[in-house]
Amino acid sequence: MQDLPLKISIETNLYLKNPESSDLGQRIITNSIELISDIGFESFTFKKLGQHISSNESSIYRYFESKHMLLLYLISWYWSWVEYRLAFAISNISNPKDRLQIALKIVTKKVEEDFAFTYINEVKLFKIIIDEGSKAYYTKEVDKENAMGFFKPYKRLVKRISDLVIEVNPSFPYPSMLISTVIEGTRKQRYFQEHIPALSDFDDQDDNVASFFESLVFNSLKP
Amino acid sequence: MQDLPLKISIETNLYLKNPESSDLGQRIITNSIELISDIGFESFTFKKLGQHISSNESSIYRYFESKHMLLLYLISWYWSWVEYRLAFAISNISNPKDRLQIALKIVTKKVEEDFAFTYINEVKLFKIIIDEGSKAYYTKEVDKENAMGFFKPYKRLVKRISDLVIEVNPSFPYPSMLISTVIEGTRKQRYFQEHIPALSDFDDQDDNVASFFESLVFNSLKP
DNA sequence: TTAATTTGATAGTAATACTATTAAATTTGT
DNA sequence: ACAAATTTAATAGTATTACTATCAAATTAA
Repeated sequence: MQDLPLKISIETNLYLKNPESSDLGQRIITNSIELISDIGFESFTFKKLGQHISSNESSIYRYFESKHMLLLYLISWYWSWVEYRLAFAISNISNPKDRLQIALKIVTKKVEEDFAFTYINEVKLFKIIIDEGSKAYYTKEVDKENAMGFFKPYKRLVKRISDLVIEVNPSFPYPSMLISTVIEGTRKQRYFQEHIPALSDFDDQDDNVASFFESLVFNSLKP
Repeated sequence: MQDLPLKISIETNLYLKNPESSDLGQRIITNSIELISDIGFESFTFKKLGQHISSNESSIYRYFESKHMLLLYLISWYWSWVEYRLAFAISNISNPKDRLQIALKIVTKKVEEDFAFTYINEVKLFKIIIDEGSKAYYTKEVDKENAMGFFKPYKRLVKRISDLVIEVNPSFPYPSMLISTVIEGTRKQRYFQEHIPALSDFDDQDDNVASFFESLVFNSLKP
């Protein structure tokens, strides 16, 4: 995919200084994705990132208050990007089932292609979403951070797809529960298939996660 | 529920010295559950626990190598306890659908009653499972720890219920994926309903999580 | 009742997650 | 082109964490 003249806009409270606004800021984003996907979020520190980009710890702190805020930034970017791809993919499709089916593919299929979107490697970011994504909200500050709008892109995505569920079956009582279960479940099954395979049903011939969740949804929505 | 003459046996590699074997060990378990469910796993330290039980940090380190190992111990205990309740609940029930339905209730319903099982408060432990459970395996050491058998009780539980799925529908291709999605999904929906309600469908009249997942399963298993 | 084991108290270490300060480098405005 | 403003780099420092080590005191077991 070629470079698009599109900007993903991120909640300004997530950063102290917009990383898009400078070369150093962009290097922080590019290389934090690289480093976190490589060594994991716990082992990741601003000091290591500084060494990685030949810059200084204290300079990174001028962009992000903490590594937790940086993670929230990356995750917000990811879900906003998915939301954008979703809107694009279902525009001009009118049949509700088709619309939902396309939406589900977008949230359940692996990201394997680098979309060359500015300075962000989506394949590595996808790995972060799978390995570290839940660390964004399993914290003592979750209520405060939710109130501050830090999870908005994710909630917006769930809402959008829930609306598609309702288009297919207007009387279905749990659209958000269904969709957040699908998105979270997909991430978790991918993690289990790689690390605790007994908890899933791995098939080396074929990626069965997406098809499992697709049938889960459509079986639930049958009248 | 009254005290039962039953012991939950835990993988010996999880501890340095069996906490069941001494008064101090039992106080460590009882009060770590108390303290973790109260202040959260990140804020929890062995130093604070020591103060809480008027004992010493270094003494606690003689029982558990790290707070991570202690968490694994508590989680192993929890799933072993659920497994035990499951075996009890479905014995003497022969109809496969009934068996599966009972099993699902056991893993999806809230634990609201303290079973007075020795020195463990199951209600507080349940809160830890919901709030902190996934921290057990979202680590860099997951593969090694899985190989060492640290997640066995959970895997055994998923296997048992997957077998019930197969009893109901022998041709269903994803029994483990279905059941781990249900168990993980239940935990997550309970967390979302409390902290990020937009991601779920909260109903203050009624606990809809269990019924959502029950219908999810049975709709998936229809021939 | 002595020996072995367990526990408690204290001290110490390396790493983490920052904050503060100041100088150097770069960018911007005119 | 040059001074002023801003950004970045370098260094130092702090409180906390997650431990380890040592040794004395208390408890338990032979």
